[in-house]
Amino acid sequence: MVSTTQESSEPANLNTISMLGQAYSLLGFQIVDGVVGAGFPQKPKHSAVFAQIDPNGSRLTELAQRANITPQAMGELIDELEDLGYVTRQPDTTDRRAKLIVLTDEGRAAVEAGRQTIVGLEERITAILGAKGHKALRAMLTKLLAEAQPDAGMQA
Amino acid sequence: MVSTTQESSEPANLNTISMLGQAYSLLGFQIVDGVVGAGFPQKPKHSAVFAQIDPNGSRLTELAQRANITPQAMGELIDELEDLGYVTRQPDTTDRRAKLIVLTDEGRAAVEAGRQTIVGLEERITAILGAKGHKALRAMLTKLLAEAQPDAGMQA
DNA sequence: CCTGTCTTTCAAGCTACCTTACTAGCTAGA
DNA sequence: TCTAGCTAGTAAGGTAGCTTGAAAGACAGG
Repeated sequence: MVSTTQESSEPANLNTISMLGQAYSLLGFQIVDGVVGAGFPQKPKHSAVFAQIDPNGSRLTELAQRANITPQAMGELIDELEDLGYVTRQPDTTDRRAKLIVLTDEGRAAVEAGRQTIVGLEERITAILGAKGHKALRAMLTKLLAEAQPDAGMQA
Repeated sequence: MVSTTQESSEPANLNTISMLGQAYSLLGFQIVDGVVGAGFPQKPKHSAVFAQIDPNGSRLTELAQRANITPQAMGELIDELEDLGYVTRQPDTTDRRAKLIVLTDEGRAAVEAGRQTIVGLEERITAILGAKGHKALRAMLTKLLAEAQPDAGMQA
């Protein structure tokens, strides 16, 4: 994208878009750090799986579609998560071609740790901006996401 | 990081951090699209150079440090930008080990196109959120960037 | 002038994707 | 019903974008 490296700590008076990127980068890394710090080693990209996986199990292609990557790439992610003991591949009884990717107990614990970390960070945002400020931020972001789509009539 | 793919358009009621990421992704791609659309082909990562380069020329190592990548990686970026005609390598008269990376006229035009695109997007944000809203958003992001650093006393 | 440090480049390797190609299993139409 | 075509997953190989390691040329201090 447009840089947004992790370090550098000087907020500098940048444009709004850079600031959004820096804020995301700053907080996003803290999610992974939090989960890893809680004793669940993983790579940042693994969160794409954890965020999408259904409690009852999901198919690989389904996860790939939701994460917007190819089934092959998702297959490798799943291989890694299987090695880490977070998921298993089980036969899908309704379709013998397919396998269900299901969370192990350890996997569920990792997801829960992620959820807790995010909750903690959200509370931190509230502490910094105030409850009203945080709510206003979310409202503005929602509005931006809805109305700043490239096809919604903008030209450079 | 934590996913944030470009497509998917459904805002869904996500956590604030995901929303920040999606907003950044949404707008960040529009910067590159705008510049490319203005007739200046480039890749997203090239903006890291354009954003950092000094009008009087910068050294490769200097650019690498600012972009937080290795000099080798920056060297490849510069190779590409040189092929595209946006920069040239000139000998640094004050240190014969070094070379100055300087913008060509085309490079300066590309930087200007980038600046214009960003200005346009900022205006669009203002149109969506209102001048007061946009200002409030920037203030909140500034506050977050200053106070949400990982070392500033937070634990998951 | 010799040693150590800097600037840049070459080489090799890694990661996270991709495309292409395949097998096994499902499904629908003649 | 059987066969043509689609889908789920896997395998092999390629590419982009970085990394570390090592080297050559250039500077600076003792």
